[in-house]
Amino acid sequence: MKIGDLARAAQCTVETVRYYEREGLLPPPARTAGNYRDYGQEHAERLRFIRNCRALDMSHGEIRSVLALADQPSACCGAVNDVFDQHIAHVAERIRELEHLRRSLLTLRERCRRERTVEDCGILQGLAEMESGPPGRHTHLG
Amino acid sequence: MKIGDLARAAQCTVETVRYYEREGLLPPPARTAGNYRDYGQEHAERLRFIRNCRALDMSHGEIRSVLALADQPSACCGAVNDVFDQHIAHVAERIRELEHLRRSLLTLRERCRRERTVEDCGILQGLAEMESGPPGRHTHLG
DNA sequence: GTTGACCCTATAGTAGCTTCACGGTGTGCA
DNA sequence: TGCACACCGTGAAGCTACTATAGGGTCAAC
Repeated sequence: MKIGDLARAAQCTVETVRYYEREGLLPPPARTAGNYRDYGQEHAERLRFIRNCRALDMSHGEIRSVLALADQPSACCGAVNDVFDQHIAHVAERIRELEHLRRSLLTLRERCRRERTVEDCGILQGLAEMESGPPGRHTHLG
Repeated sequence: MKIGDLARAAQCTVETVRYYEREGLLPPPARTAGNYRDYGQEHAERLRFIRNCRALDMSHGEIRSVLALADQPSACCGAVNDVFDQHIAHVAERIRELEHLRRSLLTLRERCRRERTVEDCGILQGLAEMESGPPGRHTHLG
C-alpha cells in the first residue's frame, strides 16, 4: 500500500502521515525499490487509531501514552483510564472557560445594540475600560 | 516609561510587548539616548486595550480590525459589532464542539469502568473501532 | 569601579499540521 | 521510444501567540 492509499483510507493527508512518522507515532514502513513507503494492514490500523484519538482532541503526548500501553496486551489498562479521565477533565475545564467568555462577550455586545460612531460605541468603550488580570493559560485544547 | 513599567501596568511580559510591536499591534515608541523604548500614556492605553481583547480570546487579526476602526473616531462602528458577533459565534461553535466531544469521551470511558488487561480494555477497543471522518477543523479558539 | 537590575537584538522552540520548492518514479498512450 | 501526468521523495518554511535563550549594552547606586 502506498502512502496515498493509506492516507485515503484514514481520511487524512499524505503530509500528515509523513509527519506522524517523523513524530514517532507511526513506525517507518518498508520501502520499495523506488524508495516509496510500503504500508501493510497494521499501519492502516495504527493510523486509524491515531486519527480517532485526534478526533477526540487528544494531544500527541496523550496518544503516545495510549499507544505505548496498547502495545502491551497483557498489561493493566489503568493508565489508559487515567489518560482518559484527565483528558475529559481538560475538555470540561475548557468548556467552563469558554462559557465564561461567552457571557463576557454577550455583556459587552449589549453595550452597543445599534450602529453609532466609533466614539460612542459601547463595545470599544468597554474594551478600553475592562480590567483583565494576568493571562489565564489554558490546556492544549486552545 | 520604560518597557518593564509598561508591561507591569498591563500585566503582561516585556517579551509580549516587543512581540506586539513586531506584529504591528503596538506602534514603535520613541527611543532614549541609550536606545531604550520610551512609552507614553497612549501606549499604555493601547496595550491595555489589546490585552483586554486577548482576554476575550480574540485573534490578532480580529484585534487588528478593531484597532483600525477605533483609530477613526467619527466612523460608523458597525464593523466592530460585526467582528464581535462573529467572534461570539466562534466561541459558541467551539462550545458545541467540545460538548459533543465530552459526550463521546464519556461514552467511551463507560466501556471500561474498572481496570482490566489492555487486551480487554473497552476504551482501547473503542479507539480501534471508531470511524472518525475527515478532520473537523476548528477556529482559532483551539 | 563594580554590582545588579534592567534593556537591546536575534534566534529558536512550542503543537499539529500545511505549503512550497525541487526533483525522482511509474504507468499509459501515441 | 518518447512524453505526459499522477504520484512519490526530501527538506525547509509558514501558521498562532507567545516564550525562552544567548550574548551583549545601559544606568543608577554603593
